[in-house]
Amino acid sequence: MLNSYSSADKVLLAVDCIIFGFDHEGLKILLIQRDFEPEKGKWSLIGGFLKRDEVLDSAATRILNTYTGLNDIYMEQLYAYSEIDRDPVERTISVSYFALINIENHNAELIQNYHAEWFPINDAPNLIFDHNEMVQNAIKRLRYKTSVKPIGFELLPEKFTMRQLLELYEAILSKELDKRNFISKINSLDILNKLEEKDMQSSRKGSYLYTFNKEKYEEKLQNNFALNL
Amino acid sequence: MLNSYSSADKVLLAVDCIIFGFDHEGLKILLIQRDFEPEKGKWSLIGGFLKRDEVLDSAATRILNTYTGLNDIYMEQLYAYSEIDRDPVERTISVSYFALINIENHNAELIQNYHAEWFPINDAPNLIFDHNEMVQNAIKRLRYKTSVKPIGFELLPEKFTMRQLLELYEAILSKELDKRNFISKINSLDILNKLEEKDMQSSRKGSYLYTFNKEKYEEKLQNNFALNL
DNA sequence: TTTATTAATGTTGTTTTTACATTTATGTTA
DNA sequence: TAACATAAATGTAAAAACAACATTAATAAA
Repeated sequence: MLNSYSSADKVLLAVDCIIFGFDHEGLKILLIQRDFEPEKGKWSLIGGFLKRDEVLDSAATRILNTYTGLNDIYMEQLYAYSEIDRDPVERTISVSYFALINIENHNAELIQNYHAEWFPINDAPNLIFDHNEMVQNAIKRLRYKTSVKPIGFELLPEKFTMRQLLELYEAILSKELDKRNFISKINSLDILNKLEEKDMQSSRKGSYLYTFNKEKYEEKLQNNFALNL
Repeated sequence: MLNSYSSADKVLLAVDCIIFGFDHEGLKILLIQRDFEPEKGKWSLIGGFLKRDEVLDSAATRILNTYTGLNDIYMEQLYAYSEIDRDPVERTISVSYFALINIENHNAELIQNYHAEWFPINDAPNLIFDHNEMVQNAIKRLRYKTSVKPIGFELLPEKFTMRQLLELYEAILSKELDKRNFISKINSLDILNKLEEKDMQSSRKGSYLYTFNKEKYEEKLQNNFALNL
C-alpha cells in the first residue's frame, strides 16, 4: 500500500534526442562523440539530465541547444527507458525525444562549433547504452508519422523538387515508391505550391520547384489523415 | 555543457495506470479513491512510485497488483508527464501505462477487497492532478490501437456475440458502425471461431457465440495491419 | 542538328469501401 | 396453435481508392 512520499527512491532522469535530417545522400541522424566518462569517445545520442525546475520538453530543447546550438526545434516525446543498468554509473531513466530538421539550414553551424555529426541511418556507428534501440524505435515512429501527418516541411529545403520529396519518403520508408502514384497522392493533399521556377541542377529539362503551403499544411496537421504510400 | 553525473537533480518517478474494461454498459476505467494526502478522498488513477531496483514495466505491474489484486495484466507504456507542479507535494514525473482487461473476470475481487471502482469513460469523476489528461491521451491511444491491432480478446468474455464485439468497437471509437460491413471486416481478419452454441439472452432467435482463435489472433498481433472502421 | 537525359503526364483494370433492405428463427401472446 | 414481435443473418451494386504501367516534352551538350 502506498503511504506517503518518501525521498528514498529518487532517480536521475535523462533526456536523449534523436534528431533526423535529410539531404541528397539520404536520411541521417545527428550524433555526438561523448567527451566524458563513461564511454568517453564513443558515439552517442545528444542527451543530458533533467533539472529540478524544468519540464521534459524544455530539457530536451535545452540539451539539444547546448550540444548543437540548434534553436526552436520542435521535438516530440517518445518513450521512457528504464533498464536497471542501462547507464553503468548510476540508475538513470531516460526519456527519448525526436525531431526532424533540415540539414542544409544547420549544417555549417553544427560542424564548426560543436562535435556533432550526421550519419546515414543505415551506416551509423554503434552507440552507447541503449541508444541503438532508441534510434530504432524512433525510426518506427517516424515511419508511422508519414502515414498520418504530412512531413517533409522540416526536412527539405524551402524550395524542393518532387524528386526530392519522393526520395525523402523512400528513405524514411526504405522502399521504392511509384513516381506517378506518389505525385498524384501528394497533389491530392493539396499542401504544395508549384512555383514558376525550375531547378536546373538535376536535368537538362529542369524540374519545377515547390514550396509547402504553410496554411494548408497546418490545417492538415490538425486532423490526422491517412496517406497510404 | 554537460560534465558529469550529479545527484543534485534527482526526482521522484511515479507510474499511473489507465485500466480499461468493458461490459454491457460500455467502456469503463478503473479508479481508486485516494486514501492519503494530498487530495485524500478524491478519485485518482492507480499509481505509485518507481523503486530504485525496478524497471518501469515492473513498477506498473506491481502497483496495479497492490491496489487491485490484479495479476498478469499486460500494460503498455504511454507517456511521461513532467509539469513542475503537477504534484503539489514534491516534484514528481509520472509515466502513464495502460491496459485492457475483462471486467467480468475481475470484478468481484476488485470491489470486495479493494476500493477500486469502474466508471464509464464518459461519466467518470474529476480526477486529481493531471490524471484527466492522462485518461484522454490513453483513450486516443486505444482508438489508434483498434486500427492496427486486433483488440477485444482482453475486454470481452470468452464467448461473445458479434453484437458485443460491435458494441465494444463502437464504444471505443464513439461512433456508430454499419453492422454488416463491420461483420465482414472482422470475418476477413480470420481470427474468430464461430461456435454451434447460441446466446439466447438478447433475442428470440438467439445469436451465435464466437471465441477468439488464439493462434491466429497472436499472429495478427505481431504484424500490424490496417482495419478501417 | 542530333543526341542524351530527366521531367511531366493519364488510363485502365483491380480491389476496397460504402450504403443499403429483406428474410429467418424463435419465444411470446392472443 | 396461429399471429406477432424481436433481433439475427445475409448479399449486392455503385463508388472510391489503389496499383500498374509507357510515352511525350523540354532542354543542354555534343
